[in-house]
Amino acid sequence: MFDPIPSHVSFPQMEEEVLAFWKARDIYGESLKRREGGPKFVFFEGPPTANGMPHPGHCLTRAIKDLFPRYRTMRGDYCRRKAGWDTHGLPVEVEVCKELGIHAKEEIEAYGIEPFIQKCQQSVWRYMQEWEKLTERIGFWIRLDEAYVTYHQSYVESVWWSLKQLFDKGLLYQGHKIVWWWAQGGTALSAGEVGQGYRQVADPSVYVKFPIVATESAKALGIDSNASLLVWTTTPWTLPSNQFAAVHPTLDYAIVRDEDGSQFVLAAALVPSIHEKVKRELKIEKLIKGSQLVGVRYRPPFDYFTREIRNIDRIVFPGSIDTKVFLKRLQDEFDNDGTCSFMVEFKVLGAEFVTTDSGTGVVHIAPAFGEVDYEVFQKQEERFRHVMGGPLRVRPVLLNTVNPDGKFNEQGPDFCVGRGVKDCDKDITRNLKDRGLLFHQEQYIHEYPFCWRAEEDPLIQYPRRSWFIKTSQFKDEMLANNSHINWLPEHIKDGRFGNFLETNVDWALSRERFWGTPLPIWVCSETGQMEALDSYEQLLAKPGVEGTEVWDSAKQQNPELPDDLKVHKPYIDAVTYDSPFAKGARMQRVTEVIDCWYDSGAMPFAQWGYPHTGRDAFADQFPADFISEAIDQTRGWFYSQLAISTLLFGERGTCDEKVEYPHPFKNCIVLGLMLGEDGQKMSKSKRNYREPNEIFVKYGADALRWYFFANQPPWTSIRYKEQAIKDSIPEFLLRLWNCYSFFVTYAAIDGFDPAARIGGKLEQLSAEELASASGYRPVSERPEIDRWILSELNRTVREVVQRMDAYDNYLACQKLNAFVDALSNWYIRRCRDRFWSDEKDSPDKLDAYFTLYECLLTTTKLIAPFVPFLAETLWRNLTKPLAGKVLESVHLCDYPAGDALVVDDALSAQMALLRDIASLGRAARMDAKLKVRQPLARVEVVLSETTHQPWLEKHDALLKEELNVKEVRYATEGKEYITYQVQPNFKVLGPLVGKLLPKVKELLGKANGAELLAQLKATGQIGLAVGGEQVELTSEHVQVRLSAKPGWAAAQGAGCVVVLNTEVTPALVQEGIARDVIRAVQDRRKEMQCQYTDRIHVGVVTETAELRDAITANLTMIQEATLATKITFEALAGSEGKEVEIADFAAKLFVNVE
RNA sequence: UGGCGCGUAGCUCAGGCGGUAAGAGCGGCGUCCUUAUAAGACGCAGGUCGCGGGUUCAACUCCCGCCGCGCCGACCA
Repeated sequence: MFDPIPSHVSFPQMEEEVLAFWKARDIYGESLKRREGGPKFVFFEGPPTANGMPHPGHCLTRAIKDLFPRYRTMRGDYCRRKAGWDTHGLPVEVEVCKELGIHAKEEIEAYGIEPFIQKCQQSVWRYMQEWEKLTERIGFWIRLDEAYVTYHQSYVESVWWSLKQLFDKGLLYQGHKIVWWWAQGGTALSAGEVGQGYRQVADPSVYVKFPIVATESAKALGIDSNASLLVWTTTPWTLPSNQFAAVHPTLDYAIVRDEDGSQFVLAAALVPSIHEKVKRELKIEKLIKGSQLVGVRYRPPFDYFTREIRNIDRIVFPGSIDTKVFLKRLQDEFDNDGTCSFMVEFKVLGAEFVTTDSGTGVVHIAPAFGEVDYEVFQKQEERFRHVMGGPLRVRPVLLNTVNPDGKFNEQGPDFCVGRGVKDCDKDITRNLKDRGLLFHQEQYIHEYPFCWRAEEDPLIQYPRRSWFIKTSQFKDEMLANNSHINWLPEHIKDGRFGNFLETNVDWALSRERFWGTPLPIWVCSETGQMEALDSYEQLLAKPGVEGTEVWDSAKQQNPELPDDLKVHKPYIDAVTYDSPFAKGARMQRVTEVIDCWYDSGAMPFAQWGYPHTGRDAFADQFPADFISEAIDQTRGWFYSQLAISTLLFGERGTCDEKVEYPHPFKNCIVLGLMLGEDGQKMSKSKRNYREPNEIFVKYGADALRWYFFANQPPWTSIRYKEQAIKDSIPEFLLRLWNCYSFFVTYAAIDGFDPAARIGGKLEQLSAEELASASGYRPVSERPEIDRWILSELNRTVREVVQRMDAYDNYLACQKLNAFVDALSNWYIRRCRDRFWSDEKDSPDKLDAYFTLYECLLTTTKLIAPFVPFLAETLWRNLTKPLAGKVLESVHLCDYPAGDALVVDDALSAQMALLRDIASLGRAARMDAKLKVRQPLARVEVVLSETTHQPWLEKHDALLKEELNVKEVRYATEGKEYITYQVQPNFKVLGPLVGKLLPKVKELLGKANGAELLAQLKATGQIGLAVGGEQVELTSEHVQVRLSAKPGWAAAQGAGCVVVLNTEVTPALVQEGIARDVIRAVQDRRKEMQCQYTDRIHVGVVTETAELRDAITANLTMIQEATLATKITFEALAGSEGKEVEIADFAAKLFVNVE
């Protein structure tokens, strides 16, 4: 038989037992084995970094990542789940630096790269155990023992392979990137670090004249020979590196005359504010569009850079020479090896980013020191490439007067050379003033980033050479690919993610760091020519390989070193080989490692070591059907995967394998951000959240999972509140548990034993299998309430499957919740006496058992993906009598499919109405202050819509019991206590009568509702004269609203009114008292912890004859309800009497167990 | 400063192709019910559906503007 249910259930303890069972029987492995050969469902694990403690946000991702694979597996799919760990990158290095108490790059180099990366490798696994524990404890089934690891050799080589594909196709190239540079520390900082260092400072704000070159076209615009562009900047130190001036093409610009006769060009909208600043008359002479200024040339404020370039005048100011001629002449000038460099001329460009919020509307562009500026420069590069019509043989030189140490170089102004840039601001300003180029100067207060470690060091934007992937060339493919992905929520597709793709720039891949996948590019020491390699083996096979001994000796010294390290810095850097490009030259690896986001984005193939190994696995497991991460991964893993996949496997991809869109994933749930108790970001220092472990110990993983799944759509930001997690226990888990407990308790009492009744072939105790049981009657032959709950069950199955197929766990949970509520609060409550009845094997009782049993079994399967622990516990015990014959775990079962034939929509509607009436009846009683215990003679029910009335009339018994009344009467005419209000059916009538609607409403409201209804009933329509028009309304055009007239104990609902007959006869009063006696005795039984089957003797000692009479009059009823074999009015020996109050009468109650 | 999202009850959040009594859960208060229930039922209080404008017979819902919050970015030339 079933195990008895403990009076108090501890979910955490129960879960531990389930975990032990899963482990002992390898249920996860078994669940996979059962689905081998089934349809594939591919899941990708976005690799977490295990070098920090897991927090509640990780619980959510891990829970949702478990839910859908579990569900699909039960639905019959074969879903491999390979774990993975992200192990490279700055976070790891920073952790190790913290541990070593160092910070700067040189310090790492001083410490030694070799010991440093060894530490990195070890640090990666520091919290591994915590992660694995969490993963297991929350019930996330994933193959941890088969996890891919991004630093493993096979993984690294797979990444190398992909990079080689890109390199060989020219998609991986070297270029410049503007980074936030800590000059004193000689390193770039990450965005996170930069964000920490913002401080408010006062910087100089200078308005500088850029004299315009008097060309013909400038004259044509009305610009004098002594005119200047008026340019604003807050970083005077960047002026020596000025290369362009930018204007907005569609803005109005003014040519103004200053009081001293000089002429300026600035944005028309800013003339007043400049006038305010200088208090001089600026007379607008002409308005032109920004686009007209494009191409105008100017003299830069400093020209020290020109020293390096010969004949600068010809280049800088080529006059009206045709561009092609100009370029030809350039080539003549510089051509030696077929390439040449030259200066891009100082001229005005059009740019959309120019605004008139501040400054002058003419923007100083120093491409070396600003990202936007640099983009302008790159566009110029593109333009020249276009002009030349071939490969880039002529390239603009990037002007940079500053060295990486933050000091001016020889190209800078004399008085600045060798000095820190920020220190020179003042002198530069003075120099401009001396040369008459300063128009105005003031202070500007703004936020500026400083080094978060050396707070006195301002950061500067600085160009560094680095490696890029030409993702921007694949923008359209990426967008097309994206359009096929099913994003949840939908708006991610064209919103955040789509926008991000639209503004795609080339992926800055390389990092001048240590612990990462080494960039697999080797450079010829002689020619600078490069080649990419795709494996260590390929490297070793190169002619004249040297340097492998560095690794060998390290390994010899420390045999513990994982072999995977040999493909890392510094070992890999030591390996060189003969150059195929120049005799006697050597090939040496570039020094950079790559962005760790590339690692994770390569995971769809790299997890298998593809293509060196795992070709079949990759072919089988690509693309993914489902992935999920939080929204912060939009530009992270979501992007890196899509970009890499599109570049490699897309239509224009570098690989032979072409995959149809979308790839690499088809469905993606983007989770919201998890917030702390206070709605703020979770923060360890604020302690505004509970540790996951605490939650597991107190409430269990199921409580947490259900809270995640059932309380909100997963993409909303979730508040991680302890109370809310706790609440999911009574709200769902415990309610279901109580239903289950009820069943088991009574099954034990009645000896309902499925093992004794069911034979034949069994597996998962589906409805079909149950049907073979002795005493099992077809659903159609069972009482209506059984048919109803089974209808609800099968409807729930259908809806849950629909929702889950659409990745909508939230609604699925709501449906499950509603079903369990119906089971608990209506089915079991209404059926209790069927389970109590003495006729053990009566068909009715067996029907009840089989019905409830099926409901519980099916529900258990339905909830299994959501709350796998509770489901397993229920399943194990509900199938215990059949152990060995049925599947030992619910997670091996098929997900219920539901039986459409059992769904009875009409019955559902009818029962809903009945429950509604019962609810209204109770409300009416409340209103009239009549306890439910007090029987009443009659209720009257008036329905506005009578379709279901005949059905309801057949179900009086239910209502009578629920409302404790002797009679239920459905009134057809309720005029005494009801008023009828006829209203337009707005939705129907609106489109028909339009503007007349308010008048129709008014007329109907004024009229006598009952009469209108009578008219409608008699003639089928209501005629109204509205605004001179005759409108005929049929029953479809109106809706009837009922309301109880005052003075009646009544309650009104949507479609009905329930009226109580409040007259209480002496017999009813006596029965009410008797019911109270029962309640008192039952209370006492519970206090005495009687068994449900214990027979008792009862003594009621009271001075009130009324009470005694009531008991005498209802003796049998009391005896039956309380299992009392004897009731007397005397004290009973052997027990203490208890003072009680029964229906306002004092009494002493004695109860003895027989 | 841009993009995206959000703003509905004390709290956490649903809902809506525009239709005229605005929903749930929790919390509070009150009443009732109980031989499954650390439960459950019923009720009460609590809402200018962020603000302003527009479209419409009808707007919480659609459109525009604004304000506030959050996230992701950018920028301070």
